[in-house]
Amino acid sequence: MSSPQGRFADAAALLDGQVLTRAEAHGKHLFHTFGRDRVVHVHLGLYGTFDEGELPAPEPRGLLRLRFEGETHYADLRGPTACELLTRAEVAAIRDRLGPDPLRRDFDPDRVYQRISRSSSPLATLLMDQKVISGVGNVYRAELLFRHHLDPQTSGKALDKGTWDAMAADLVVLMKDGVRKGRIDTVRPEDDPRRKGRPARRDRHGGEVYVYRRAGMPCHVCGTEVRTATHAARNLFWCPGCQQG
DNA sequence: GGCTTATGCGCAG
DNA sequence: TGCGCCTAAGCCA
Repeated sequence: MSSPQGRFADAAALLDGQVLTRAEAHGKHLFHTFGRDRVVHVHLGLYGTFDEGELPAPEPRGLLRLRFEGETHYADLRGPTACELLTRAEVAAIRDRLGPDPLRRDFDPDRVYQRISRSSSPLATLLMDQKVISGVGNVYRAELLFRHHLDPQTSGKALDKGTWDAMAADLVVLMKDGVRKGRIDTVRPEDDPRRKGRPARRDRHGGEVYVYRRAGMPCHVCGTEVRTATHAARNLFWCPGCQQG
């Protein structure tokens, strides 16, 4: 580990040359343990990225916040919202306020359902609330609601347990697939537009999706124009034809 | 080169 | 509810 700069420089002297002993993710929060118990908390936010490559690593250029070096490869962190050295108590405080994470072995869909079913907030809000469930972002929110035919404005209270169980299982599969492939694909093979002679949509989010960022384009399933609206300061996308549940 | 946009989220008011 | 953080890519001129 080397090279924190700017407002992330505080931890540099304590960490430079230390060995990474553990790396863990809870939702969108990353925890890197160095040595016995020095934990660096990283949150990528909107812009953060890790750029990986084979050694030798290039000379640090621009605002490089953190560099990991292994035997053969390096990873450079740029643009994170958070990159800070935390105490155990601070790490615990962050994790205590995070809901279950579908990518973790301890994922507990029933705990998520308890919160959803008590709330009159729309599902679009609840799925983005990291206290309710962690790790689901704007893409998975839009795509999950589509795949389960749910109007994003549906109240949490109106969601039945059976539907949630199917959604939770679906999330686990979709998110694990996303980790494996490094991109988000949510379109079932039978709905794939390439099979129907329409051009596939692929952008730097990588994958094939039903509604995310497809406003004004025809739904892959019913042809209705995909709609968009600003919901709690984030872009929400849905198909009014397919999502009436 | 400038402008717009974006997978998130904490904070002020 | 709106702003600020902070970076890269895509688009336009």
